[in-house]
Amino acid sequence: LTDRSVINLVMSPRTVKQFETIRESRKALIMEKALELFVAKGFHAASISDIARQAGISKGLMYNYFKSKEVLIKEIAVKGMREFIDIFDPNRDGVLTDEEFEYFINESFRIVRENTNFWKLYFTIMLQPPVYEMVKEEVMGPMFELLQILVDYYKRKELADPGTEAILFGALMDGIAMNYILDPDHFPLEEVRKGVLRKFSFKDDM
Amino acid sequence: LTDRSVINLVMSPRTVKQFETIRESRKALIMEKALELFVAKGFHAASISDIARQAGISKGLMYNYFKSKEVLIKEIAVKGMREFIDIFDPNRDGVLTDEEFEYFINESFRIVRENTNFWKLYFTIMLQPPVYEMVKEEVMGPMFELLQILVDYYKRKELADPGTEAILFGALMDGIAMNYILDPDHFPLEEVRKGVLRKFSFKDDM
Amino acid sequence: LTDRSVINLVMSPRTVKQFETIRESRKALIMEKALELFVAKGFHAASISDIARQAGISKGLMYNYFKSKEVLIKEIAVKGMREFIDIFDPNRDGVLTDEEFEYFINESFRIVRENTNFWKLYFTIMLQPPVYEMVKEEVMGPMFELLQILVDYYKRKELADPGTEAILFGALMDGIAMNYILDPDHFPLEEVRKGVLRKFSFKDDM
Amino acid sequence: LTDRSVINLVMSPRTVKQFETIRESRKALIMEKALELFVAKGFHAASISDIARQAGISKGLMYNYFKSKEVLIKEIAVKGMREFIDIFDPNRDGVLTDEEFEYFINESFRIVRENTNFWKLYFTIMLQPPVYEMVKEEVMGPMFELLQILVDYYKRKELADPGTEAILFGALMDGIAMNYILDPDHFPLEEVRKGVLRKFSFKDDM
DNA sequence: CATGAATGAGGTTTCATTCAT
DNA sequence: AATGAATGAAACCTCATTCAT
Repeated sequence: LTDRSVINLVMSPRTVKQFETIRESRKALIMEKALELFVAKGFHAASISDIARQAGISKGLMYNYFKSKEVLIKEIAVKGMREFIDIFDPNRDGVLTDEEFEYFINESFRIVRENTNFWKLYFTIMLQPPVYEMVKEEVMGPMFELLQILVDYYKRKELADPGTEAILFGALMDGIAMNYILDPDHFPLEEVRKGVLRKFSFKDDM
Repeated sequence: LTDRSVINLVMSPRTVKQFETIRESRKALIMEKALELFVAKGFHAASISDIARQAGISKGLMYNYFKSKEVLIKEIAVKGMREFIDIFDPNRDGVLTDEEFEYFINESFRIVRENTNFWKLYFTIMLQPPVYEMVKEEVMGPMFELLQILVDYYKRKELADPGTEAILFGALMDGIAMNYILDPDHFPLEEVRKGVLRKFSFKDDM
Repeated sequence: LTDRSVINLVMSPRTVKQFETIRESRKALIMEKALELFVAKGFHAASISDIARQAGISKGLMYNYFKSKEVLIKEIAVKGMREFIDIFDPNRDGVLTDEEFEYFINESFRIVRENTNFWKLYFTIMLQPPVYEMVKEEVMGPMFELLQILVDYYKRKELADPGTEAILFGALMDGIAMNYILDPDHFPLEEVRKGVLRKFSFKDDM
Repeated sequence: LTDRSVINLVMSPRTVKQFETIRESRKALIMEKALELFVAKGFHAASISDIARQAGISKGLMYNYFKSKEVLIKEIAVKGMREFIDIFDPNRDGVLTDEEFEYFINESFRIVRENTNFWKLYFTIMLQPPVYEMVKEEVMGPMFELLQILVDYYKRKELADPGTEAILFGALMDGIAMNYILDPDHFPLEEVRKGVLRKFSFKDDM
């Protein structure tokens, strides 16, 4: 007699809400374990069996939560991007102040450090055309918006070529993230963060 | 006059040289097609059958030339890295002048533009731990050397933190390469090259 | 009353026990068919496809039960040896009486007659070094023990050279088994059994 | 310029006989190497490539000497059996004297010791029905003759059941050979030979 | 006679997905 | 909701044999 069966027998039946909570938390668990395995072994090499085992459920049940492997990676990608977007430009007014720009830099470093796995997946996805196709729309829209905000920022700074400037900055951040992700234990993330602020932030103090 | 040519008056077997020629050209063809497919579909998703079909040969023959898929990608990686290393720092003295640094920047842009596929594979490999493991030694040695040369360069410039400076520059170049590779048709490579020279080259004129 | 049976009123999933039953019977079936094919065609020539076809299942399912062909033959070998060991020397005191010796001879003949296939596999395995290596430990330990018991028996009989005597007897039994196995329909097993008792048993009557 | 080409140029052309000699010795070499590999890896696992490499010739040339792998093993088996038959009962009168019987025993031990590989192959072949079928006629005829001669011998000795007696003796010799072959380094062949003479020879002295 | 490139069938194995219970 | 048995397509790889030279 398991915990749950005791509950079933002696308590009132679970409400729809309770079931949904269980469902959501299990879904999150699956996505978490899937992410780990995707980055550790690659999308193809990480099997549904692996993921199910890591999540402590049966293969069959997996398909109750994600109707295919493709849907699974898609949802992971979307979730990760949404979290990233939410953090950036929190007031959503589309205008970047110097403080917000510095905040953005610092937050980006924090996010990369704290979600290494997701960002590793992100780059992997970007580089695999068929996987990229699955996820394209969900991921690229927000990224373009972000770039646009940056361009506006540089425009207000009256830089000669704000478009190129924004691309350069974006590429730099991508490159840093990628290098950190490849070898988190040896990459001097904190030093690099300071270096970026020194060279790219417009705030006086630091 | 070989033994064989004396004995076989009617129909000479292929000479060793002929065999070598066949092998070399077949090998090059396979590697070329394999590279295309690896970047188009990813290492796992590109099957030996695919590659064989693209190269116009039978599956079995693939294994006459590369005894496993792993060996195949390894050889492709080594070849690409070798070409890259050969181009960079041609006089090989390990010391970078301002002119050489600018030359390096320009060459890097050229190489990325002309070997898009290889560099796409390069990033893909980096991000797939099991594939990375296959290729690690062949690829990382040269890269580390390069970084060291850069650090020495910045040291001579008496920058405050030459190590971080070198990493930042490397990350920027990686990021640019990656962004270009993801969408070569829309990325303004030439503008970006000029931007990099403007911000990072120490040569006076430009 | 399990958790599951409460929750699922309409269609219960299989119980653990049901799954186990399925697994056991399938496994036994596969092993039986595999044994037949291994002896009929040899280990290498008997393909997984063959075995699956004979067992009436898909190739893929084979690997749900035995994770490789090697594991399959190993399990068959262990099972066969265990049955043989269990039958021999039932009281397990390691000391052979004259009656037990005669019993051993008779049982050996019976076992060979009734498990022709297994013993054919046994000899086949012994003679294929790579296959033998797979199975070595599981099979040789018990066999050596048996020989030792025989040596002790001959020692107590005060024979001049009990070691050689035991080897001779063992070789004879092996030779008989092999000859019977090669052509069960024509080999006069019963006559030979009597001949062995006549020449090798120490019991007075027969 | 190889040895052979020198010969070709300066000496008179090889006679048909010389060519045949070369052919024969090469054939023998192939058979020898093939035998080694068949016993080391089994018939299926030993590839034509392996054998060709060991014999120092090309795969293609192999087929000039043996038109298939099947023919190759057949010829090896036939050759080995012929050598065995030639040694036994040299005067071929079909009647065994006591001296000849003892000679036969001793020779059998010698042959097994000196042609371990062939006898290993012999047993392997016997136990693999499809391979056995290839070789059946060539091998079984002589063996049956031999058994007949032994039966006659035991008849003249006026034993109760000469047929069974002959089978027992044959099985013993087979069993000894098999046990020796399985572990030549540890099997006490010489002791066993003496034991066999002691128990089975009718010659007085020894 | 001699080579090794080339083929194609078939081998073992993996895995996303479906399905009966 | 939950299980794992079951499938089938497709993956990597091997190898006897053929063939052009």
